[in-house]
Amino acid sequence: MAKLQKSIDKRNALVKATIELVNNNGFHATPMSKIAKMANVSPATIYLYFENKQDLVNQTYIEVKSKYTDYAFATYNDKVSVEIGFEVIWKRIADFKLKECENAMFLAQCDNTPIIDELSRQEGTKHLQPLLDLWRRGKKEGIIKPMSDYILYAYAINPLSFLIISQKRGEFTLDKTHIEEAYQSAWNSIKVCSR
Amino acid sequence: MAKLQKSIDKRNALVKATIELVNNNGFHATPMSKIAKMANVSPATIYLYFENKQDLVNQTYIEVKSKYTDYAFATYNDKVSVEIGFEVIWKRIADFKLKECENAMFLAQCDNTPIIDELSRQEGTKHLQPLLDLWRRGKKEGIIKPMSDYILYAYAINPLSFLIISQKRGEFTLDKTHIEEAYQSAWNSIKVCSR
Amino acid sequence: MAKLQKSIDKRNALVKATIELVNNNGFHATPMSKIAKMANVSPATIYLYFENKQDLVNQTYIEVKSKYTDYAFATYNDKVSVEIGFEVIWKRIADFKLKECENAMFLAQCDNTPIIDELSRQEGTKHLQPLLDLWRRGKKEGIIKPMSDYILYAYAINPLSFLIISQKRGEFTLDKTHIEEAYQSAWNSIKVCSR
Amino acid sequence: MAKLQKSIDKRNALVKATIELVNNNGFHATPMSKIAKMANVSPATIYLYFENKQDLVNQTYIEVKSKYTDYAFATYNDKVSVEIGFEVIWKRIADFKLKECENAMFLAQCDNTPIIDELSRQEGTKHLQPLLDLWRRGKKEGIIKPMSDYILYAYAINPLSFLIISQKRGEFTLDKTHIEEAYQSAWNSIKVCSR
DNA sequence: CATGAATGAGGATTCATTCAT
DNA sequence: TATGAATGAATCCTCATTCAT
Repeated sequence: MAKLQKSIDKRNALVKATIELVNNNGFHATPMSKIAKMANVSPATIYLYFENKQDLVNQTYIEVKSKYTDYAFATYNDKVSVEIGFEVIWKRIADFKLKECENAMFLAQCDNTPIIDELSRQEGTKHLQPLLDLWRRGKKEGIIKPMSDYILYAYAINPLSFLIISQKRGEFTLDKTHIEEAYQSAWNSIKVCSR
Repeated sequence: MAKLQKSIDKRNALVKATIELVNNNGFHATPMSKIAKMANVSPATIYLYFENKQDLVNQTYIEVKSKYTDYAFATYNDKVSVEIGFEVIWKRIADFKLKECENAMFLAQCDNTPIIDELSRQEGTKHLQPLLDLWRRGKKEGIIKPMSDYILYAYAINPLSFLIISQKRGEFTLDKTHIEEAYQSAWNSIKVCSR
Repeated sequence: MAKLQKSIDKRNALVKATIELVNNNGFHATPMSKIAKMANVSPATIYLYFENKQDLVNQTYIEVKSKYTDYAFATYNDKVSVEIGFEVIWKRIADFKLKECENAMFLAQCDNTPIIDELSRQEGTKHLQPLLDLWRRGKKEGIIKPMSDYILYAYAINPLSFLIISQKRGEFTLDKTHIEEAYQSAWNSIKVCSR
Repeated sequence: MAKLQKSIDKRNALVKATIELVNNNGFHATPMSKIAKMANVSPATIYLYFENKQDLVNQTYIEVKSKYTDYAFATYNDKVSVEIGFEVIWKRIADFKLKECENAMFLAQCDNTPIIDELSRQEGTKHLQPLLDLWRRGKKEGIIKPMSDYILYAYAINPLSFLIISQKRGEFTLDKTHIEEAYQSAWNSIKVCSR
């Protein structure tokens, strides 16, 4: 309760402010001073928690990516069938992107932009392993097309980012039905077409 | 043949420099002075062709988007069947993204980022109409799933952006086989599953 | 006359302001903004002429050191006897330090402080060669004590810096008589004592 | 034996750290935080021992200057002849500058720079009295030239600072022989030339 | 007495933009 | 038209100093 340590609350507030401001204004147009103001700290305080602006964004990215993968796999266990497993993970991811819209937007922006250090990006990608394992199993069992993981991700997972961004822009609203449609599209794009 | 007062070459050089620099460094980290240097003009000269930095990026976006849609529909005619029509357009888009990698990357970055004015974004989207028309027809004919155009785009077209970016990062290389696989995934994700 | 080039006047004003402010306030306590103000330019303008603060000080040092050595050797020719040669040079140096008091002070501060890059310091020292040559001749002829040039400089030349600083502090005033006394001390400290 | 409330050890550590850091990096480039770190205390602790940064440097200066003069006159008694007296003091000073190189460097930097308050500088100079007294006696006896004490100091004592700095820079190494040569130069520069 | 956290004020530097030529 | 020089307004970041514990 006492304030003897660097407060994790302040760190969290900074990360949150970074996400919100970068989402709304872009990395350019997000000065440290604004981040500080939104987090209710002095600009100088940021540097107690982060080395510099780059570090702040890198760490924010890693943290959000980690939250994302944690959420994605929280209810998954690898004993279930490939199809069920995929559906479980996919729906969790969709859920995350809907409920944690700000986080999802932030990841989308970072992943399509050279604002994150190569190293941090790799760090963020590590935790996707369970999905890749599932796909490996699916390929072996002849259920999932024997394609590169990049193509699988591009079609099965990434489209959600596009939809989230479109929704944030107000062009479109994602509802339950859309999610179900999207899931079918995702699954159809990667499953082996039975004959 | 007559020499225009403002040299189109200089304008083009500026647009090209903008694309290259924004691709490699991000919008932040792309100062006007660097753009000028890369285009071999004085910083002041930029302002003869563009109102300000925002205008430069907006116009660059519109121009590239226009080049993209022109290329996409160049060989398409709406008399062909929906499936053929989709394949023609899809393959042209894939072709563009592969051959005009820099342009494609630039669009991907702009589309996932708040660096383009809302107005310019809409302007850029207009020319996608033939594809939307094709999808309308496809839905009417029961060939394409009756889903929002946003979902169709998310699954049929957008995944290519992810793949191009991954390729640019050197994580992955797109070859002919991948393109064919991707096409199948795209089509499977939007076509009505016959039984 | 036209203002097409980077104006040498502005550069000179910046160098002059740097000298004056560093003399009066020290390198710490001399912000770029003050230098700019004193030179009647915008802070940003400094960076058209110098890479950064360090470069500004380095170049200022080299320039002043160069003025110093140029002045020192302007009336010297190496055909005269060692004693006469030394007197000519010494008196010119004394003259410089008296007349160009600000410059002399600046050198003294730089030479006793780690504010100048090693490289620039070496660059500044190069032009002292004629004096070192004279001493070499003097040693060969048995007129000057066979000591390290550092010791010779410490006793023959460097004391003037101390006197200039004391004068600037108002503790002491250097007049013609003092200069003559100082010269005698300088010469006595390095000449071979006849018996 | 009684434990003082404020630990003299901490104070000493702070003074020592100040000297070392100012010597190596200059007064600019010596933040309080670095001083604290090198002294193994918290930045806040500095303010228990010193009013502010200026006070820390002032006190450090006075302390070092005092150590210097104490050492200089420790073996001197004013009953000996002027020449012997001078030699005794000079050699002690040389000894100090060689053995307490860091301290000597610090003084040199302070004495050529506006980083010390006028008042503290005067305070530091006070204790030089025995040397000035010796010189007064020497002048009266016709052994030392009837020159200003500033000139005497400039030629007899100050050159050692130049040599120490040169040595610290690695340009030159002071050994026993050099010291003896320097002493002769010092003495020759201030003694009345007998004929 | 001692401290780690916190900060306001300020410093170096950059940059979009303008101006004189 | 074209430009190099110039700049005010930010921006990132540092630092001497204070405060709550």
